[in-house]
Amino acid sequence: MARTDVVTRFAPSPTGYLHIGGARTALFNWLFARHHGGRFLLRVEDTDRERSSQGAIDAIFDGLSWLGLQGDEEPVFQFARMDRHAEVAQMLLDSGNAYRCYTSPEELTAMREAQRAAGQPVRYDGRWRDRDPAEAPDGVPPVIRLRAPQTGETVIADAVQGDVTFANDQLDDLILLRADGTPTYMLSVVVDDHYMNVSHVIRGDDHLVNAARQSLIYQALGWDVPVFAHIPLIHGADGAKLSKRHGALGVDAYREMGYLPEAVLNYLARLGWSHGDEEIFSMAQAAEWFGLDAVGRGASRFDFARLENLNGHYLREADNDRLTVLVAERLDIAADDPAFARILGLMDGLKERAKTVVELADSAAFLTASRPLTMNAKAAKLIAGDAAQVLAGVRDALVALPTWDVATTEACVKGYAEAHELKLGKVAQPLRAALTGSNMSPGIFDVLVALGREESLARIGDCV
RNA sequence: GGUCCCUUCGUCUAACGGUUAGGACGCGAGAUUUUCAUUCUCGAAAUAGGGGUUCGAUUCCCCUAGGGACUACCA
Repeated sequence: MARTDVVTRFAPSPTGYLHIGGARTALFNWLFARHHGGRFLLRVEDTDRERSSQGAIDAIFDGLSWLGLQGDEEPVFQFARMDRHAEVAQMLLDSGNAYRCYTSPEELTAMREAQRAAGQPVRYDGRWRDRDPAEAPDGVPPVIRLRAPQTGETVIADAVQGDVTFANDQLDDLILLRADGTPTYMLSVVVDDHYMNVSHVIRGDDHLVNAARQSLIYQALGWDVPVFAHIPLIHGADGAKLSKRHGALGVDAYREMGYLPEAVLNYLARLGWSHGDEEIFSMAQAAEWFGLDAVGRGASRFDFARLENLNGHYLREADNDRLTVLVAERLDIAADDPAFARILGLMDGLKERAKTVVELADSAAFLTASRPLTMNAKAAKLIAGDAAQVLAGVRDALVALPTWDVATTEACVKGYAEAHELKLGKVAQPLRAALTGSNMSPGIFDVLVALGREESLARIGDCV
């Protein structure tokens, strides 16, 4: 039974934040596991002690949990399994599938330069492959290399890329254990994936060649090779490698820019994968549909316009209480602040007009402003001239209202406009300016109600 | 340089030998409207180029061009 269980994993190295490409890799692994009722595991590849940091680990876990992509088990830390990796290297040594290499880094550099100069492929030449260890120079700690086959070919049956064939003479004897005894990435991934029973390795395209190398290690060990699936990388809007300038930001940056996790998830799922004409769907729905065969093979470009559109959709669908909390955080308003209730009250009208939480907060800011309002240029124009008389008249009509709701204020303002033979816009626009300090806002009667009678009348009064 | 991968509207993609090459974002026009949005309708917009295979190629093969990955005692 254990043989057929689907186990996927996301294995980031904690040398930075969780960038958008990593998030998508995690998502695809998660989706695949969910689709098959399997498990999705997390493994922190922290064997590079120099570059790994706790801050990065925290950032990655934060990003994952914001997206709701938690692992199904406690995360595994690769560094803690070093002994196991070393054991396996010893096994390989014992079985003759690995050997000690005493070439110094300087010699290696010289070798590569010579190869490059001669126009030859650059790779380890196997100089210690068959040499007697008795010839080992004194005081040089050896690395352990895999004795890889030098002829034949290695084919990776990739679930996304199809069969990819590598000639074995293109793959040199990779290092398993460094001179200081620590395992390299190649060794630890294989060992950990094996012991974690990972059935499907879904990762970035940049690992395709590694798959061939790792496959050689599996073979030397006599272990089953997992199914590989190398998904194309995400490029920037200009088609070049994703850089910070165009989207290779941490997922926390997307939260900061006001995107909702469900929008980011939907966007990412649809980038490089599709299910017919489906564009907007939940992750539960995506999990039902997801399959590696529908993952595209070409790199895709990151498109902020599309993300923004999706975000607008999810914003409109989002719960008002939730959005109000998000806006209040950005506006630095406490839950017992009167402005909090105003924002919540106007949220229906507000969220319909925003693409991001940042815009939402901006558009809600007038609800928290203190009088007298500062007008933007267009609003100032709207209340100039004879608009003051109109505002004074509307205020007088409004003051007389027995109740204060959308229906009564609307009837009142429209009645005033008709009585004075004014187009509604002639009344509503100055009113909007007086109330919000802007020429754009949600429906003016909704604004009146959200602000409340007292504040509304006071704001109008400031302009007459 | 070597090895490997990729190539349908501007972008994300559908069409797994036979379609007027479909959808979505964005863009343009219009409708609705108290502003801005939302919503609705309509429109422009693509098979990188060249050879084959085939009755028939977006689809299969080859070449070219362009893009990308890898080429560490990093992961």
